[in-house]
Amino acid sequence: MASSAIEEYLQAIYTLADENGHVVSARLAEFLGFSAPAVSEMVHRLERDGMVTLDERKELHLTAAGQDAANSIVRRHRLAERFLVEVLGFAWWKTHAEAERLEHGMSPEMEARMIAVLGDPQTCPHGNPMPGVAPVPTRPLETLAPGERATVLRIPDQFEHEDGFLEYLNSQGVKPGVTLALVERGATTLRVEIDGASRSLRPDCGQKVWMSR
Amino acid sequence: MASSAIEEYLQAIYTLADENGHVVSARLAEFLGFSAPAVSEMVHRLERDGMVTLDERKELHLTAAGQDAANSIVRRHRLAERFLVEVLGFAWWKTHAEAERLEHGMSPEMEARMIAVLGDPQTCPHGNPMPGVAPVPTRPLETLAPGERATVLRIPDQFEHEDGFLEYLNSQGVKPGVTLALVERGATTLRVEIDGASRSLRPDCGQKVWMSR
DNA sequence: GACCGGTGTTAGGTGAGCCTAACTAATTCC
DNA sequence: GGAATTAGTTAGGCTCACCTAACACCGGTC
Repeated sequence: MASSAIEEYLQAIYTLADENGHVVSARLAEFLGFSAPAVSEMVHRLERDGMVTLDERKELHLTAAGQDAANSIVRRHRLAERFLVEVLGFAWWKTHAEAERLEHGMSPEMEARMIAVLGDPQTCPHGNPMPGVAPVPTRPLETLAPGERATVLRIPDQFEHEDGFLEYLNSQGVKPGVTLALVERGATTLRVEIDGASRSLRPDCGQKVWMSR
Repeated sequence: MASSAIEEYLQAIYTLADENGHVVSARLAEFLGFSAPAVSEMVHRLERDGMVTLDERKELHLTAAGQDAANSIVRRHRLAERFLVEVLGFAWWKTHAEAERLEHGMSPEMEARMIAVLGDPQTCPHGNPMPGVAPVPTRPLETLAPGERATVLRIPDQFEHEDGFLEYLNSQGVKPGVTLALVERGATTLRVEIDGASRSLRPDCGQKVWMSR
């Protein structure tokens, strides 16, 4: 039985590895908002418990057991989010914190029953695939050519984590399933057209919103 | 924000007070399975934080704030149980441990949405009323006259807590909503008749299963 | 009046999981 | 090649929530 804290670390390692390739303690500390020594200590506990290994460059790698545990917690998180939206009617951008707390209390039986009730969903409400499911091909919004149209498919977990980011996207009409066109991409501005209306987005959205290709 | 541990204590105080009237630290220690010093320490923390008061006989009483917090956690527990049975299809006797973990992660918004989706349920699947709801009149099974029929209405939370008890009841065909007749009540035996079949129950069921009156 | 069961507290200890301050070690930058 | 940046660790400390052992008290009862 992994503690909530351990599950939180494994989830973070999964998320960072998923989008950045390699994971190092400093990124983990940044992502989780903990001090470097706290993370260092926990990483060594995880290593002692056979969940991760450290290579000569101090990069973290999940062991088979670690990967299983990480898959499990990430799956529970995404199922919980899906459940919150589809069964309880939560707004799509409001589920992260709630799911973050629920996921730790879900037994394997509950997980199995949720999968059945939700019809074996392949992604969370933000488009992130369940562990083991091949992601659909995507590209960052900023790689669209001016005038090109595409559909919002995914906002990676990593950015979901940023306070208020999903709510901001929602306020600008950007959410999974919406089709938009890139109008103009400057250094400080990102203009898109959604449903015939022109919208200005924060420039960081260029990397953080992933589109159909 | 009360910690899980604090919520667990408040829930236990609520449960014991509900069925026994007064609560003293020793009962709490017994119920929770913690040592007396651990409970003593936590009770003083709860007192310091304004959740309980201790009278001259060292009996525990919830303050207004404590009662609110206890009502909240008990309501979340019973809602979670109801949800597990009605939405996810869990067996009625299998929900306690799962709900015990889920309840701590439920926000007020989630609580409100669950109430709406479940149609404002008045009791948990074991017949215990939501906090604030007047309980329907009941009497212990052992108070039935031989030959008298009644319906199983409630198995108090206190006994739900005993490992395997609900599963045992289920295996004997005893569950909320079932109508049975008392056949014979001896010192070591308790015979009932359910659906025309005669069943022998453990004698402690006489106090632990509450019937319609 | 001495004993005894039940109750509560004191004292001291543990592990998990966080912190800051201060250090080392390796890279990168000019 | 020296300085700055980045990464990691050591040392020491904290709170929470548990533990055992030992002691204090209080209400009976013989």
